[in-house]
Formats: sequence, structure tokens, C-alpha cells
Amino acid sequence: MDNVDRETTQKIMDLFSRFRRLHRACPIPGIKHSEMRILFGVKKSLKVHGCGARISDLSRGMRVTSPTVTQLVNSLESSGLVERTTDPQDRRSIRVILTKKGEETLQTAADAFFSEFHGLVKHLGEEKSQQLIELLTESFNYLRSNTPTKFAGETE
Amino acid sequence: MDNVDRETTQKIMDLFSRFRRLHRACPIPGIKHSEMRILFGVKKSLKVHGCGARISDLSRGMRVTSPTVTQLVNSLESSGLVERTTDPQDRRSIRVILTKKGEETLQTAADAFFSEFHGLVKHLGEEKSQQLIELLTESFNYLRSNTPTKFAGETE
DNA sequence: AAAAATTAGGTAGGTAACCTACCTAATTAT
DNA sequence: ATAATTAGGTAGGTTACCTACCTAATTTTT
Repeated sequence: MDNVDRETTQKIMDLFSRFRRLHRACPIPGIKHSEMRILFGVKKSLKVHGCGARISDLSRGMRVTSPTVTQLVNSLESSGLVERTTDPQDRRSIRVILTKKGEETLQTAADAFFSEFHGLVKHLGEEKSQQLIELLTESFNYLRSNTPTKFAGETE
Repeated sequence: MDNVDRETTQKIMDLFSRFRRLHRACPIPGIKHSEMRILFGVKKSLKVHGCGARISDLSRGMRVTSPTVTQLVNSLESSGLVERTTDPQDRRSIRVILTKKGEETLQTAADAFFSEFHGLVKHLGEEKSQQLIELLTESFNYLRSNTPTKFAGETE
């Protein structure tokens, strides 16, 4: 391993480590980032399948375990942002839907989120943004398949 | 905002979200990732300044608060990986140094860590690795300066 | 030199975002 | 009918942080 290699590796390690800790944003006061992800998931289900999301759907989509989803849905439910409805087809399942307040909150947060990242895309420009997408995807795939690193909820 | 833009932004958001959750590796059983970072910091201080690291040095270097460092150093101390020594120049300060066991543990973990990322660098190749470094750095700088997002321990 | 301010580190207790182990109710397969 | 599977929930734990507040040592100000 030559020195250029060593330095490059060191820099990549450093950047990954910093990016890992880049979050902790609260797009909207009173709502957590992980809850936002649930809201996004429910909305997507509503849009794509025309019905609420099951706990297991959200679990798969977010790559977290179902107890984690249960807790987040509980929290969103007590904030009045989502509702649990029963699935007439399968009484074991529940369908999580957005309340009116949930819809509104999601809209606001999505806009804020989006504009932040859209700012980045504009800043980098189309070409660099595409490059970044490709490089991150490639890195992600490599790390997923070639290291003993445990990935969050890697079950598929 | 056109559709290409929208799609690009969506992808970047997604990738960032996934990368944020890409960690949770325990390089060495019995030692946590955050503790490893302390070990790295102490080693660096020993190498660069020839003396142990102060709590405040580690806090600045890791971009976390000093109580966080205190706890991690406590944990490492009770595992026998580091030791607190008093600074004769300033009796308020302590100097954290590595024990023999700490040196060994660090070496093993550093190798494991390094080879994981070195694998990525080899996989991507020198050119793409450099590109990734540049793009991540640029993105990081942008996000740091242009969003209300709270960054971990951003105090400098 | 005495009082005030600052700095280094520590303690107590909290939070977000996860997890595992285990449980019940409903459905499906044998 | 019984067994297995699936959906969701409960209880309790972990990691990686944080804020508020405290004491002891050092500096600065008067």
C-alpha cells in the first residue's frame, strides 16, 4: 500500500465518519426525524397503493424492526398526526393513515427538507450531483457486500 | 424546478439518509465505536504533541461536549485501555494516555477499520476516490454553511 | 493581596433512535 | 383440529450523544 493510497483512505474514513454525524436536525419543532420518516412512508403508501401502510410495510421500507415502528406510530398517534385503522381483509393487520394535521405537517416538513437538499443540488450543479449519486451508490453497494460491518436492518 | 432536478434531489436525500445509518459496526468486541474515536484521538496527541490528550482537546477534536468525553474516558479507563495522568503545568488539566493494552487494541482496530476503507478505495480506484473526497467535502461545507441544520458539536 | 472571572473537568439526568426477547391474536397449512 | 406462521405489541436495554449545574484551579482585575 503506497502513501497516496493511505492518505486517500484516511480522508475517506474521516469524511464518512463526519457524514454519519451530520444529522440531528429537527425539521419541525415537536416532531422527530425518525417520525418524519414514518410520515413519508405512510404518504407513499397512500399514494402508491391507495391505502394506509401496515407496520410491516413501514418496517421494511425504513429498514428498522417492527417494534421500532410501533413506538414511532404510537408517538405520532398521540400527537394526532396519524391514525390506526383496521384492515378488513386481515384483522391482524392495521393500516396507518395520515390525519389532516399529519398531511399538513408532512407537507411543511417535506418542503423544508427538500429545499435544503435542493440547495445542495443547485450548489453542486447537475453534473457533480449525478457523480455524487453514482459514487455514493457504488460505495454503498461495496460496503454492504464486502465488509463484516453490520448495516441497519439489513434483511433483504 | 424541473423534473430532473427533483429526481436528483430525491436521490441525494435518500442516499444521505442511508449513509447516515451505515455504521453500528463494532470493530472489536467489547469496545464501542465512540470509544475507538477517543483512542484514535489520544494516539494522535501522543504522536503529534508527545503528551497525553486533555479532555478539552478530545472534545474539540471529536466535536462532542466535554461531559461526553468524560464518560467515554471513564469507560475506557475501567476497561484498562487508557489512564488519566495529571498535568504538572496545570493542575486543572488531566492528560489521557494509552496503556499497553490500549495501544494493542487500537492497533488491531485501526487495522480492521483501515482495511475496510482501503478495500473501498481499491474498489473505486484512485480517480473516483479523489472525486468522492472532493464531492463529499464540498457537500459538507455547503450543508454546514447554508442550512439551519444543527451539526454535531459545531462550535468552531 | 483579595475578589471576581474564567477554565478544566466531573456528576446527574435526559433524549433519539435504535435493538432483542418475548407475548397474543389472527390466519394459513397440514 | 392442530401446528406453524404472520402481524403487531410490550418490556427493557444500548449507543451516542446532550444540557444544567457543580467544584477546583488558575487568571485577571481592582
